[in-house]
Parts: sequence; C-alpha cells; structure tokens
Amino acid sequence: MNERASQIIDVAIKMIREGGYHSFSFRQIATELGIKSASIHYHFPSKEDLGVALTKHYTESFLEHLNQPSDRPRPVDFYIQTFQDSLEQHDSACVCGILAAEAGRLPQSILDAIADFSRRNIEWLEEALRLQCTDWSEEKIKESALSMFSALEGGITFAALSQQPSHLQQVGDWLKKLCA
Amino acid sequence: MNERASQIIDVAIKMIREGGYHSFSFRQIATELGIKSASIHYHFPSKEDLGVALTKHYTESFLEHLNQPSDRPRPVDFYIQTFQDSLEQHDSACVCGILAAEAGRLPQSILDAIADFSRRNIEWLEEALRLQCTDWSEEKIKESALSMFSALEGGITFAALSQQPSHLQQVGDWLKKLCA
DNA sequence: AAAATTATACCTATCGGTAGATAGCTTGTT
DNA sequence: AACAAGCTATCTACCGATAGGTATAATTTT
Repeated sequence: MNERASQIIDVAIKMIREGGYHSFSFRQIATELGIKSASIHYHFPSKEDLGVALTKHYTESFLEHLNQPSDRPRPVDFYIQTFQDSLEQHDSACVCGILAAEAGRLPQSILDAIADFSRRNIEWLEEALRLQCTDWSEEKIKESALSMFSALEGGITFAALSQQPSHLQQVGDWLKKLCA
Repeated sequence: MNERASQIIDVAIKMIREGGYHSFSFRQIATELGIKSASIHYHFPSKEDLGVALTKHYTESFLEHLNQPSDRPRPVDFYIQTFQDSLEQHDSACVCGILAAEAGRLPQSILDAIADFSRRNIEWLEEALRLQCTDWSEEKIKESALSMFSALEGGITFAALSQQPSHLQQVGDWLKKLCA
C-alpha cells in the first residue's frame, strides 16, 4: 500500500464517520487531497474496492491497537476504554457500526469485511473475559462477549448522535460492574 | 395525515430499512406507489420534512405497541421481545438505529426526532425496570435502562447485518438473566 | 553508457444516470 | 369558485466510471 492509497483511505474513513458510505465521493476525497477524482480510480478501481480496503484497514488498525488480551492487566476494561477513546478522538460512532447500519445497500464484499470485524472483536472479548472473569462458564463468556460488543456499538452510536460521551461512559461503567 | 401521506411514509420506512436515509428517493417511492415524484413534494415539501414525519411516526408506533410498562407482567422481557419480533418481521435493524448511524449527514431536525426516540425508549425501560427489579437502586435502574437499550440497538444492527437472528437472541437472553 | 521500453501517477474531458426541487397545468370534489 | 391531488417538463447539481493523454521515474535492452 503506497502513500497516496493510504491517504485516500484515511480521508474516506473520516468522511464515513461524518455520514456513512454514501456520504463520501471520489470527488470530495480528490478535492481534499488536491488531485482529481479519476486518479482515485487508479488506486481503487471502484468504490466497492475502496470500501473493502478501508474496512479491512480499519479492522487491522483496531485489532492492532487492542493487541493480545493477555498483554493487558484488565483486558475487558481496556476494551471498553478503547471505545470511549475512539468517541472522544473522532466524535463519531464506530466505522463498522456505521457501515453495518447501511447493510441493505452495501456490496456483499463489504458486508463480509464488516462481519469479519465483529467476529474478531467478539473473539478478542471472549479471550479477555476468560482471563478477567476466571470463574465464568464458557457459555456465559460467549454470550457476554457478543452482548458487550453489541452494547458498546449501540452505545457509541447513540452517544455520537446526541453528542453525549456520558451515554457511552454509563454503558462502560455498567459493563465493568458486571465483570467486577 | 391522509391516506397517501401515510403510504409515502410506509414506503420510505421500508426503504430506510433496506439502506438508510440516503437510500430512498422521491422517484423510487413514487414508482412504488404508481404516482410521480413531484406529487410527493405536495405532501412533504422537502426530503427533510418527510424524514422528520417518518421518524416521529415510527416513534409513536413503537411506543404505542409497547403500551404502558405497568400493563405487562414482565415489561423488560416484553421490551426485549419487541426487538426480536421486529428483526424477524422486517429482517432489518431499528429504523432509528439506522438513522443514528448516519447522524453526520442528517438535518438537525431529524437528529432531534431520533434523540426523542431514544430518550422515550430509555424512559420506558427505566419504568419497566422499576416494576420488574424492585430491589434495584434508582442509579442502577437508570444506568441499566440506557445500557440495555444500547445493547439491543447494537445487537439488532449486527444481527441484521449477518442475517443471524440468534445474535440478537443471545443478547436478549443475556439481558433477561441480568434482571432475573 | 545510451537508448528504448515500461510502469507509475496523475491529468482533461466526458459519459449516462440519478438526485431533490420547482413552475405551471389538469383534473375531480366540494 | 376554491381547493386538493395529481400531472408534465425541466432545472441544477452531483454521482461513479471510463477513455485517452502526459510527464516522470525506473527498468531493460542494445
């Protein structure tokens, strides 16, 4: 991935944060980068290609930041903090949560990439719960990982909507108490 | 609200379910109803007007269906069931959840209507928790209502994305156990 | 080393399509 | 006569995508 392709992805992600997949255009990205829209087609032949690339890139960055659950003292708390930091930093919901809400109008290849994001996040949380809540059953761990992920995705979406980080903060506090 | 305006709202909501606010057009709605797009402007001068009307209508329907928490034997369980029924019936996420994810590109008037939906849902859940979990503190009730709403919104979004109702089912089961 | 070739990264110009919106006309009902 | 509810026709703006051209840098051939 060269420098320009990377810039294009960064700008596209920023625009998705502001209004979803259908809110960014090749023209807008090009203008922001000082090039022409046709040049973006050189790096990403179609909008679908860019969408897939950007979703995969976002997933990798997200998981890279999380690192291994075993490297964190309280991995579940760290996971929750990651959502809160993301809201604070970007003042928006999760990119994959935004895309997921547009599911019906997205190409299958992008849906697959989003599903991969959620699957890997839930797997990470499962491992985190195994480490942090050692007395929980495997069934409880699986159900909790999926539910906590859902709560954080829903929480960050509505917190961003109403511009109230405290909304997500409360969800986070509530989740932490559950595995205290 | 006359018959035609009501039909327009119904079709618009159906299309939002399939891909969000920017996925429906006056032309598509008109085609489906066998009229011309200009005629929709007669009932709703602008797309923003239609968006606000549809969000308010959705909110009223939703709360009307919920009725008063005190009329239900286990109101929290009933609330959870409502999300599961909605997913099953429409094979999509919550209309306001979908709209919330597009926040950055929606007119403020629509954002306000969505925020009203979430506020009233959370208030309903608070009352439900007061009735169903009589030994909980008021603080725990408030935090739980907000978090449960978030979990269901996130849950239904990702369940719809991956076409797996079991995803939402697991979230629901998990929530029910928490106030058993 | 010099010349020829190829690849990279952009460009201009344009395509067909769709968006929301408007002006002004025609019905049908009251 | 007045109004509601539709119509045709058209506007400007933007969309993703493509064709074909250009300048530069890297690579290969001679």
